[in-house]
Amino acid sequence: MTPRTMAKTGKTRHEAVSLATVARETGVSVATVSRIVNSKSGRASAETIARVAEAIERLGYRPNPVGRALRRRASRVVAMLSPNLDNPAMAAIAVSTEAALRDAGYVMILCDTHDRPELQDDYLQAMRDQFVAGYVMVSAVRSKGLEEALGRGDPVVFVARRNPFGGGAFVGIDDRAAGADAADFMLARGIERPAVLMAAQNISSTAERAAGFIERLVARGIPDEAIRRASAPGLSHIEIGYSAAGALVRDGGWPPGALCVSDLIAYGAYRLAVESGLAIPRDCTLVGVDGNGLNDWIAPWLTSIRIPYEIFGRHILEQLRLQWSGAVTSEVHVPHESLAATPQ
Amino acid sequence: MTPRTMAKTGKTRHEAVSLATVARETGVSVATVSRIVNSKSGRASAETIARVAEAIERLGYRPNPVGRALRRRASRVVAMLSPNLDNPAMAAIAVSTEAALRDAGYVMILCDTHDRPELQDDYLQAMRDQFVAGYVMVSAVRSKGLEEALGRGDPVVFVARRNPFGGGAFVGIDDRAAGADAADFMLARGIERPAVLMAAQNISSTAERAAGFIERLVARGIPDEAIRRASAPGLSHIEIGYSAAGALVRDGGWPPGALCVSDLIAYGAYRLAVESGLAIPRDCTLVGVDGNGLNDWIAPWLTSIRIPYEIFGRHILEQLRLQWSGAVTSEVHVPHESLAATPQ
DNA sequence: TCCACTAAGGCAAACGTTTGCCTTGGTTGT
DNA sequence: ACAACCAAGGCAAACGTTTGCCTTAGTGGA
Repeated sequence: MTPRTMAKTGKTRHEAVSLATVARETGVSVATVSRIVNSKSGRASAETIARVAEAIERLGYRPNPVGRALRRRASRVVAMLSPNLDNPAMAAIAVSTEAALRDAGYVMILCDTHDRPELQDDYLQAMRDQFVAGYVMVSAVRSKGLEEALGRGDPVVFVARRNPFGGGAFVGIDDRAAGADAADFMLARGIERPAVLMAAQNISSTAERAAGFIERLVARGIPDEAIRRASAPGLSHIEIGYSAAGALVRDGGWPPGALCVSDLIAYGAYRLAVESGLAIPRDCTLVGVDGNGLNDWIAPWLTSIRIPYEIFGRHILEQLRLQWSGAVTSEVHVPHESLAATPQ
Repeated sequence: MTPRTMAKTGKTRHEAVSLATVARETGVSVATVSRIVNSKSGRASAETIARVAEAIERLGYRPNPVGRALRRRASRVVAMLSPNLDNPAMAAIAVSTEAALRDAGYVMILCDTHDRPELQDDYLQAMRDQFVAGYVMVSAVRSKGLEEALGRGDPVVFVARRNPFGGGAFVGIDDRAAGADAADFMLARGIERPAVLMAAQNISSTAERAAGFIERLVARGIPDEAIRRASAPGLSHIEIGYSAAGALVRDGGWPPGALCVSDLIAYGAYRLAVESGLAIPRDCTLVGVDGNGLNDWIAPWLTSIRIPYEIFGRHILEQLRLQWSGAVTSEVHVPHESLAATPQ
């Protein structure tokens, strides 16, 4: 019982309605149906178009994305490569991107690279084989495959962390400015000797936050050597926060305030503070960056610079569209939320 | 410059090496190369196999998944449909599943259904058109498209919430037993009149936790009418927790302890407690379910029954494999972690 | 000698689209 | 009357695989 033999057996069968089915049903060629489906101008009479449209509706025809991808060498699938989705910030980006892509008729493949270059390359390779329409690289790392993709001119949008090879489309906040805002906030609170807690890897957007923070403090008269820095290597950000805070404290006690370059780092620092019997924010003002949605509920002690991840998706989609249409890409700096109006 | 004309122009070109390229290079037919790639037994001489293998290696040939999917009507893509990835528990499931699938050579498409049946159906439809190998339905809702997919016998694994149409493969904890454990924990602490906070929608796995909780309390001599319940509709779990706790308190003050059927609900309740000047757990013992990784860091006041989401992926993959091989599916009850050894 | 069988591998159709080129009428312009 | 042109649509190749069936040659047995 091939699809052919069962083609006319009733309107309830749901198997494989293709261009050929519609063509047979309406007595035109598949080419014509295809052109109508893709609304190529002036190739068919109004009468034919109506007949075909009716059949499409009646049969429930939908273009097959696989056949289409094979022929066009391009699909409606977009790949997102992200390190650890465990990080709520990454999850927020994924959510927002997924929604924006869906509204535009795309679907998203999600790849977790664990920040490992080989895995990133494996995925880039696999996604290319799938003829994906573009790549959304969240906090991408430097890798050979990425370099090749860029060399080929594949559509790539970098998110949160800039293109390690320079240039290209970017969506993220102005990290330096966010750091500066945190500095202003500290000073407004009368905290003149704040510290900064960060990760040890310096090729990160969080490093720019720290830099912007220090820069602004210095510009406002704090001596550079008075600004204590602590960092910790590898691991997850939350553990980085814990051990960086530990290093800081061993090396001079608790500061009156500290910029934590991400909320997770602030959480780590908080745990140490609690273990040490400190009260946050009474004894030490912690400022984080991200604005994790849970903060209001279970971390009210944290002042966080909120990044509006929920609108990242829109901008990412737009940057992809620009590249699809051959336009020039740009860096989008989504405005982060100001700390000025923060209560207490 | 077609691929044909550039076929021999050097070994550094990276364009489109297909079966045809390898066949041309080795002087055999594409059919033979295909059979070698798929290691069909006894169709080629050892010498030919070696020559083809060498060419595959040298040219860097990789089977194109799109061509393959079209012909086989099956791809190496698995669709995960999940409501709100904002929920850390869902994100944890996604992470673990993605990793397991990748190790098995699959890629995961992630679809956020927002718990809306139409969106779930849209995605089921779209994924079917992509010839996905299977569906991982996290907390699926009842929908027409789901019913059809099940009717067709498509491979489906339900996660966290059972198949709304009954039967099928399931991966999750024994929610009823988890609720019972929470009850035992409360009684062990001397809390004989605990309450329970839950969502209003009853078609959920969290409802079973509540049921198991109450069941066990009753079995151990607590009168049913002494167990206070509060629920709230819609929204996110965290807001449900806040308003359910509010309803509970208005209706008889704070209980000595409460089971929150998810960690997020506990977070919501916590906020209300803090706003009311209560100390948790001193004034009220909250027991959650999930074991969110952040708890140890910023919510040490919460006792949570940990669900080992990190191993869900393995079980999900196994259930998919069973269905691919035509075997019978089963319900996998991953053991949740016991509260017995919980300190303090 | 002839038949049966096997190993090795090629041919071509099929999966569902898209698109360059062709054909067939009909209309317009000169 | 004839060229030029246009509208409408069909043909067939191509994208990259997979696979049923065929061919060819060699081998063993009766």
